[in-house]
Amino acid sequence: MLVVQDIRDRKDTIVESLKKRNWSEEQINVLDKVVVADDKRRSLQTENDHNLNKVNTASKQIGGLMRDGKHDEAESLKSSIAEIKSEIKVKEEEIRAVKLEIEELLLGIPNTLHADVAFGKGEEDNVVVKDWADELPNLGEGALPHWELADKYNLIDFELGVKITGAGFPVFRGKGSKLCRALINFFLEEAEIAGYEEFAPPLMVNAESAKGTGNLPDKEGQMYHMEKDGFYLIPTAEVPLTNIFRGDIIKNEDLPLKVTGYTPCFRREAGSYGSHVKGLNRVHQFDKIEIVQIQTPEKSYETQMEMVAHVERLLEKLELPYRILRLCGGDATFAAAMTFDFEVYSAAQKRWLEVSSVSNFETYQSNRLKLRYRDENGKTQLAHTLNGSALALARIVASLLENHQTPEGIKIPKALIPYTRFDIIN
RNA sequence: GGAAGAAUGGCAGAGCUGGUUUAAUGCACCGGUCUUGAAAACCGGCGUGCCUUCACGGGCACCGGGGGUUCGAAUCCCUCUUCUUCCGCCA
Repeated sequence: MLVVQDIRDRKDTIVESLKKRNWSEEQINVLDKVVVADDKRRSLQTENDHNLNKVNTASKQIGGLMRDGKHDEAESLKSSIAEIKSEIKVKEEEIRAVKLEIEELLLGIPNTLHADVAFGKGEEDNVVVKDWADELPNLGEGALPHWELADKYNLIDFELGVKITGAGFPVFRGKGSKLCRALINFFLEEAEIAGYEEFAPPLMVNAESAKGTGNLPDKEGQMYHMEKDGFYLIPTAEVPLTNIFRGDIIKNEDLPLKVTGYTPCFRREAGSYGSHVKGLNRVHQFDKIEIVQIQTPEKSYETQMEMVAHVERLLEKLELPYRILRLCGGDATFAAAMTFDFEVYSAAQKRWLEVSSVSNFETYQSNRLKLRYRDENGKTQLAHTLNGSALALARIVASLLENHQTPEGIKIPKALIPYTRFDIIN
């Protein structure tokens, strides 16, 4: 959520950003509406504080008069502030209403994009910041997509998932299941080496947490909701991991905070159908290791590049052909100021699969989370939050199977063998 | 699931028969005096948010969350949440 003061201070920048997100002039007018509503809020606040001060002063006087036994004077003072009291009641209701109005307007405004983010309509305009330097692998005619490989080697049973739960809930078995377990351990240990503290958070969160990271109300339809208890199944570990710090004021010297965690992720994926969701390309439940950092505004972009480098290292160790994109305005996530997407080339499907997304949210999440730090002058400031997948299992499994298939079987990359304790699936 | 008790500023801990408490006191922390330096001692500072002011400053709100009673609530009432203890049930 944007900070109202920012809209006052750097409106031009925000307008520019909204244009990058292809907002119309009319939509951009919401900024003025916010400022108008906030002006109203301020004047109401001033008037109300003034009234409260009168009542407070009178109450103290009444206390004194009562002690002195001057009951008549006390009574007349009481009746003299009755009118102010009812005025306070009205004003407080108005303040409540205008605050709600401001929040609703703000919730509809996406984060302000970093100046380096390009204009663009959609996916096709994303900027490739690092392309795969070598020739893309060509596996020839016999190459199989991962769902056929999964079937051939008895790694994943999609039908069984349908029986137990429904479509989009694959069941891993045998070496398929072991491969998942190995990847989880590999990713967690790599994160630990990179200085992240590991957490095993709850898989359900309350509404307050979902709101903190911006999943509510923006993406309500994407989450599974337990109505009876008011909980949401997490769509990513980002939600519980970032909410660890909700409401905190962190000491400057403790930054950056680096946390990681493995969790299953649950997504309703309402409205996605067709061939591009086949196999593991898009599922309702998948495993993911997330990395999260809390950082100062001065260093957050440096940190984002560090996280990008971490993900790169993982993909290199898994020996997968990848490229890095900087999302353009038209494709950028609502809450992010800048996002890098990682895509792995699937030689069998002959397409790029998104496997990671590393975002800097600047203060967009921390404003809702009330996550602050104390700067070198002792002043509290909103911290910057960042997160990235490192990495998401289902699609990594898909690309591992497809890219490392040979006539003899699927070769396990060297870095992973200590975790799988087998070097080939055949 | 039932019963009782509790929730106060970074921590500990008063206040809880409603009005000089503007939340005492201690510890921690920061600055200063003293000291070659440090410790000790002493002095001062020490929460968050909002409104207002060019500024100095002033005002308002916050004692787990929400609501109520009252001229006035940390203090009384209702409600929710969490914790502790006990009982029941159960991996």
